[in-house]
Amino acid sequence: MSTQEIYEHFTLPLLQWFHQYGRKDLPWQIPGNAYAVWISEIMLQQTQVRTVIPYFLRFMNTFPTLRTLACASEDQVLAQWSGLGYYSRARNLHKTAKIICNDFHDYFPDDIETLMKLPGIGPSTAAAIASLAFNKPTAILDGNVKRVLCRYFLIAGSMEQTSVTRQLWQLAKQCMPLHDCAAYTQAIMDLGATCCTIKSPNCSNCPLHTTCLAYQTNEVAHYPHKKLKK
DNA sequence: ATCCCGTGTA
DNA sequence: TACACGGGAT
Repeated sequence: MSTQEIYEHFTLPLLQWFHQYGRKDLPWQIPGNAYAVWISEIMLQQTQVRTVIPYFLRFMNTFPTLRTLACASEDQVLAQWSGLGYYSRARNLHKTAKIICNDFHDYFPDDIETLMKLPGIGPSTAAAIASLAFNKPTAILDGNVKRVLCRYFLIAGSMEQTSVTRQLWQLAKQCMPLHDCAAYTQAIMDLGATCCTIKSPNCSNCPLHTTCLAYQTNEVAHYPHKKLKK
């Protein structure tokens, strides 16, 4: 499938679906606020949207800016994180806030390479911040995106195979448009979360079902392939 | 490429 | 109690 065809049949309908049905009112969807995007991405690594919302609001109420977070004590940060678990992530959050304040003069880095050098920010979170907060065409590949791409392009093989991961990364990059990057990233995640779900996917309401290879071949339930047992 | 981590669940 | 998950670090 050419890049042009992917745009026409995958990316564009997905964007249109998102503009009509997607969630655009989540508390961290504040245009240009990389700080809010970053905090939410770290929380969302481990916890569902519904649960994250109250923690996020409380956290932002206590630490409304990068600087307030950097100037807080670690105990204050941990207190606001209390209940979420994975406390090393809260410690990394605090370290990174200090680094950005001290070394970057309060300006949140907007390129993947710099973002990935910060504690607690890996390939996934770096790409999410660059696209969601800075509208850059950096593809993400989380669990939801993997499932959508595996089904749409009928990618066989189990998920831990590096060949599969490489294919998926390539497709993820091909699907990313040069405009509306933030909307696109949010759109593909929303589709995976609400439509292209693991159990009982809602194909009849999916904006991509007319060209989805798994749907066309009645194979949706069998994709992505299960991990092979050791 | 491989390992490690904290957490939820079968 | 072992494994799956979803990430990061090296």
